[in-house]
Amino acid sequence: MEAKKLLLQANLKATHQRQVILNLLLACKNHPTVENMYALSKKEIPSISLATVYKTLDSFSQAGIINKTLTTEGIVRFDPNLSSHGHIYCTNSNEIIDYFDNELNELVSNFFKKKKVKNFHIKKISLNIMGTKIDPDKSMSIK
Amino acid sequence: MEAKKLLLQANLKATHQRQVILNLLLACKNHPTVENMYALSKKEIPSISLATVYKTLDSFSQAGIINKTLTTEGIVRFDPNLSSHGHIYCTNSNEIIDYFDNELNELVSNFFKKKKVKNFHIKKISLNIMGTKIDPDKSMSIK
DNA sequence: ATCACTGCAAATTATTTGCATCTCG
DNA sequence: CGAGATGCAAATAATTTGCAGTGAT
Repeated sequence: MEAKKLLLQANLKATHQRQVILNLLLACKNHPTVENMYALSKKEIPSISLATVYKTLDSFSQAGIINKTLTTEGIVRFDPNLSSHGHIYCTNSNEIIDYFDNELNELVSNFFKKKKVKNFHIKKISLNIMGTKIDPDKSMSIK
Repeated sequence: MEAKKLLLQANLKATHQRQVILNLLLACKNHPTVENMYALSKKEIPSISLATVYKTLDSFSQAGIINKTLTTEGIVRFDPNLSSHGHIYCTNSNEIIDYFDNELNELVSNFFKKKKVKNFHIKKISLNIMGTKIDPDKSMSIK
């Protein structure tokens, strides 16, 4: 039970609903919304309430187990991928894919080592690439 | 009347409320919320309705006159600065300042010239730096 | 004159909260 | 056992919509 361990490490009570939600999140390869997670978890726990899903996702992102992101359209989504990465949004289809490139990470973090932001402690840098798909039926991808 | 010209260029009818809102936006050095703009415009047009402000800001961002941004907390804000720039968010105070650096822009755009994103047409790249202020009474700034 | 824009109020949607009950540790 | 989590329903917040009247081109 991977999820249980993660929860305890984060000082969260490992309730059934939390374990189910976390397992679903870890299996997710996309960036689910609250409603997505509600629908998914309802399959396993039909009695789960939407408020619990809200509270749970919130406590997960508080604890740093997942990240909260927002699309340009203002839709709240959750990102189970914690490693430093960017996002590619298609502003037509609202698709999001993760973007990860070591070279870019180096580039940006080196840059900010030189250029200091004054009176500010940087916690996270995120790069968002917005645009549109050329062939709407295929998905976008990184070379 | 700078605003009027901009509106006509964007194929939007130059109504009084739109001109007032756009002028306020152009004078703004920060990233106002809908409510901010409602309060400001109400000073000049006491009868203006909140729905109009919503619709107006929406049509402006549709037309590309301003940009819609979102804080990590999900607050919708508008950014009258259209040139390519990033944002520095303080996750405690919800302050946002623009971040612009030519060197960084070069760095990132060169990077994406090499690394192609397949089946995707990039429209905008935005870099968001999240963190906290060290001295909460002062503002953050870039060296 | 036409068609888009405005303002109002009502509707919708998203999210939060209070509280009684239950569960993990 | 006790702190903290859950589920429900109700509350709040944010945004949108329909529509009649108004105004810009």
